[in-house]
Amino acid sequence: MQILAEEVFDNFRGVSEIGQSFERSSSEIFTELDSFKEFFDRRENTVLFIEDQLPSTVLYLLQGRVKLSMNSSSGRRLILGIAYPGDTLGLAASLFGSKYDITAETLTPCRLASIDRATFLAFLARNPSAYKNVVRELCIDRTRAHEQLRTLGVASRAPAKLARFLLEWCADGQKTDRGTLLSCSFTHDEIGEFIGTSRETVSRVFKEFRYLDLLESRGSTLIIPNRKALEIYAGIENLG
Amino acid sequence: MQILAEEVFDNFRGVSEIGQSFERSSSEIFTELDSFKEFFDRRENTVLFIEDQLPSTVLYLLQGRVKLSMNSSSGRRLILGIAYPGDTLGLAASLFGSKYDITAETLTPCRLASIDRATFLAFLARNPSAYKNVVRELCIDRTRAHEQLRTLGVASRAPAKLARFLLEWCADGQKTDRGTLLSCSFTHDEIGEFIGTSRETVSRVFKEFRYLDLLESRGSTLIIPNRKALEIYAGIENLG
DNA sequence: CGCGATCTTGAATTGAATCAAAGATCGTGG
DNA sequence: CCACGATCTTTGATTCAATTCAAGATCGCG
Repeated sequence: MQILAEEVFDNFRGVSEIGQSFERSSSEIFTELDSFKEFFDRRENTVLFIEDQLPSTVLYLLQGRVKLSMNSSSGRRLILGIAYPGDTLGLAASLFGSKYDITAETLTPCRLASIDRATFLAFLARNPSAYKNVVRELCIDRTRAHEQLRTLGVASRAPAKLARFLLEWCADGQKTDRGTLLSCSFTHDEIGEFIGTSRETVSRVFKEFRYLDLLESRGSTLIIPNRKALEIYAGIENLG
Repeated sequence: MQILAEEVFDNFRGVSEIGQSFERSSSEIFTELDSFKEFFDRRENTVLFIEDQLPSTVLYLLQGRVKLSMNSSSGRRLILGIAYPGDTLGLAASLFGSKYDITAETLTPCRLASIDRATFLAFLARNPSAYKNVVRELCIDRTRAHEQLRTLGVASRAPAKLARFLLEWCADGQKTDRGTLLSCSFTHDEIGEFIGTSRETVSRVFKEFRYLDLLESRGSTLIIPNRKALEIYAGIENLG
C-alpha cells in the first residue's frame, strides 16, 4: 500500500542497492506529487466507483475503511477485501485506462485524495523510480487475488474455505495465552461473501468449529486456540 | 507480456507523453538486459517451479507453452492459465523474494531465458523506466486472476462458469460465417480444473450447450454460433 | 484390430442453498 | 434503564446442484 506516500518508498526485500541511482530524492518527488492531490470526504456506505466505469482519477485513501467487491447483475457478490488508510484504490485500472474490474464503497466516513489520471501518468513518466511503489501495490493486489483463488478454487468445501479465511485474519490478531485473539467485525453474511458460501453455511460451520474446539466466539471476538489445527483443516479438503 | 523484450516498451494506453524523459534509449537498456540472460531448454511436462519454492531467477519464455496452476496437497488443482512466448514466469515472487504462489510446468518443449534475481533487481534500480514493463505484466496477471475470481466466486453455477470460460477463449478464435471457431486443446478434465468443476460436469454442460444450440463441437474444434447468447448465459447466474 | 485415453451417461450420494421460524444482540430513543 | 425495532444468528426442514461412483461408448494410434 502507500504508493502515494513517502515513508515506504524503498522497502524491497532482499536486495538493498535498489533505489540509489535517482537524480531526485524521494521527498522531492513526493512533495511534487502532493501538490497534485485534491482532498475530499465521503459518508459511509457511499459508492466510490463501480465495475465497468472508466477511471478518470487515481484515488488514495487517507482515513476510513473501504470495501472492495465484485458484483453481478443478479445480486451475487464476492468481497475481495477491505482497504485501509494508505491504500490506493483501483490503481490497475487507472494505470491502463481500462474499466474498473471491482466496486469500491465506503464502510465508514472516509477522507480521500485524488489525482487526475493524466497528471499521475505524466508524473510517473517524469519520475520512473516511483513505479516501484506502483509495483508494490500491484503485487499486493495480485497476491490477495491469488489467495482468494486458492480459497475458492482449490479449497472446495465450506469448512476448508472458512478455515482459510480465519487464518488469513489471524495475521491481524493478538496472541494471548489462550490462543490468537481477533475481533472479526464482519457479519456471517459478509464472511459468506468473502468465501463464496451462504450466510447459513457460515453459521453452521462456525458451530462445527466451536464443537471441535477450533474456535471460541463471544460476539465479534474470536479466539483461535490452536492455529495449527485450523491449518490442517484448511489444507485437507477431501475429508469430512 | 514481453517485459524482457524491447518491442512493447512504450505502449501505455491513453497518455502518450510517457517515456520521453529517459536518459538512455529503450534499445540501449535492453541490450544491457540481454547480456545477463542465460538460455536453456526443457522437455514437455517438466516442472519449472512449484508453489512454496523461493525464486532465485526471473524466467522468460522464448518458445513453447507453459501451464500455470495452483495445487493442493490433496490433489485438487486449479489451472490459472497458459503462458506463451514473450511471457515472464513468476515475476511477482521474483520481485519480492517471496515464495512462488503458483506452479509452472511445460506443456510442450520450451526454450527459456533466466536472469539472476539480484542482477535483475539491480538492473531495475539502474533503469527505473523498465519498471513500466514490470507494471504491465503484473496488471495482466492481476486482471487474469480477477477474471477467474469472477468465474469462481460470482458465477456460481457450472453452466455460467463454462460459458465464461468459452467466451474467454473466444478471443483467440477465428470468426467464420457460422460463428466463432476455436480449437480447444484442453481435455474436459483440464477445463474442469480451469473453472473448478468435475470432468463429468463439463461433459454434461457441453451436452446441454449443444442441445441449446449454444455450441457445436467436432473433436477439439468448437464453433460458437452466437456469442451474445452465451454472454447472456454467463451473466445470468440464478436461472435455469 | 486392440489398446489406452478420453468422453458420455445414468444412478446414488452428499454438500450446500434456500426457505422458514425462532432466538440473540445491539443501538436508539423514550 | 428499559422497551422497542432492527439486525444478526441459530436451527430444522426441504430442495437442488454437483460430485462421485460405475459402466459403457468413442476416438486416436500403433
